[in-house]
Amino acid sequence: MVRVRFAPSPTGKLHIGGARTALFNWLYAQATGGKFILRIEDTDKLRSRQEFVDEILESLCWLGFLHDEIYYQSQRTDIYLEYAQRLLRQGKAYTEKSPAGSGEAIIYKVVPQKIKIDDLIRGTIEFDATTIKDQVLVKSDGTATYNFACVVDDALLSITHVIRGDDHISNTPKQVLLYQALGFKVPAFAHLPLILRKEGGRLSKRTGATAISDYRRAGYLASALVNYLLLLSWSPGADREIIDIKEAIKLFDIRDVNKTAATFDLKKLDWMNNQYIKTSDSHWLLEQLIPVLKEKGLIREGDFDANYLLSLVKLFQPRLARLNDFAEWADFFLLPEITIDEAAQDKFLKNDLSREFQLFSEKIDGLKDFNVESIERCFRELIKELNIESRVLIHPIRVALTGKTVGPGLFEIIYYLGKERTKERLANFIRQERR
RNA sequence: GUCCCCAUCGUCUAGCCCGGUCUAGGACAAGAGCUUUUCAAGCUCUCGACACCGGUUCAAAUCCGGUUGGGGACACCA
Repeated sequence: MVRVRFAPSPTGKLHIGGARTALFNWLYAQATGGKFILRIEDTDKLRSRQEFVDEILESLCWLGFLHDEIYYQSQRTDIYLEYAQRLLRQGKAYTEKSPAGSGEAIIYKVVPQKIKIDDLIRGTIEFDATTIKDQVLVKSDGTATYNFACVVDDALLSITHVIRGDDHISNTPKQVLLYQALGFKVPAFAHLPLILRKEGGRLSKRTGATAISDYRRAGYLASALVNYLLLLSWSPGADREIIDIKEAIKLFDIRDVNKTAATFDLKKLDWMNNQYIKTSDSHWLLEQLIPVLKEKGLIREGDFDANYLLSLVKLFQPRLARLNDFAEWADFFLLPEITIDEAAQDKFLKNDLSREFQLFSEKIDGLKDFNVESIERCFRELIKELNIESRVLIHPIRVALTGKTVGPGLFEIIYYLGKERTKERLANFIRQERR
């Protein structure tokens, strides 16, 4: 039975790199019918915080990586101590007074030897133990170090495959030494390539808005983010990019993971997210959006037309890179007063179009069947009568109605805006004295 | 400094393991055009890579060695 683990330290939010590690562990467990274990590495009392534990748990849940078991290292201190004592008794470790003199650390004595690691992704990696310093197992404050707690836990929790970032490669020989000293079976290792920033260098907690919760808040869908992350070092082949997680589980093999570090490309994520938004159920998208719209003051609790909103979501769905952009792009449908983009006004409303707007307004008003087709028909009639090109009028009307130069088709905009609001907004640009 | 990892279009990748089917395929981005209803939507097209040097071989993106470049690790952090 395969048992893998994701072991984050709650010293920060779950970020892109961590999410990717969690993804491959979870995916491998699903693909092999194994267990996905979560271990909170909170041995650093100073930097570990409960709010980060909550945040990590919430993000993992949102991404869909549900764990089968969970452990907290802070609750397992006695276990680590017991094993450290054993190594001490066997003469494999020694104690040393801390520089501050406050306590005694337990240190493992490295025995010179060659260490071989068979990495599932990279093949054999060899190390010479003479380049490794003696390893602190228990700090003078009585808490276990990362490498020691990690080995004891992985062994005791029967972890069969340690799948983690590349940055842990140099920890691996140290850990193998400890497995051997403790008489534990050495698990299989798979070191994932790192995710790099566009500017070069690794993507980490310190390098910007990489927290999963930030992506969620910006309107990225979990499915799209997972799909994108998956593609960062694995490929389903056959030129496929959009892949359902269920299908990925069927095709996934840890051995097929790439060795090369990948650069995180937000533009491609945006494209991917749009692919998912396009094909998502509109009702579901609206459900996600309602809290956002409330927060932005675009709708009020218990005072909105869900069917109307649903139509708007459908209207914008094909062109949203981030779901939450809807709030900004569709605001003119929901606000009583619109803000006209200054550049748009200069470009399309600097000429006086009172007569044209007035005529169009009247035609709209006279429409018996008010629908997208009839609106277009009456617009086409008007430009024919005025003997002008449609673009001469179409862009100014869009700006007058929406305040923006881009958006869905004008006739759909008018239809969903309704007769009254269309007339009202056009009237704002009709100079009375000219009539 | 020491140790380790990596190397295909700007980016993500397919191909590499099992050399010939690769004048290297796809996607994102970019550029051009179409859509005369905009683009942040859609469609079409274009640009664009086997890091370098040797070796093995009839034949190398694919195998081997080196160079260069990039990355990571060297804590009583995790």
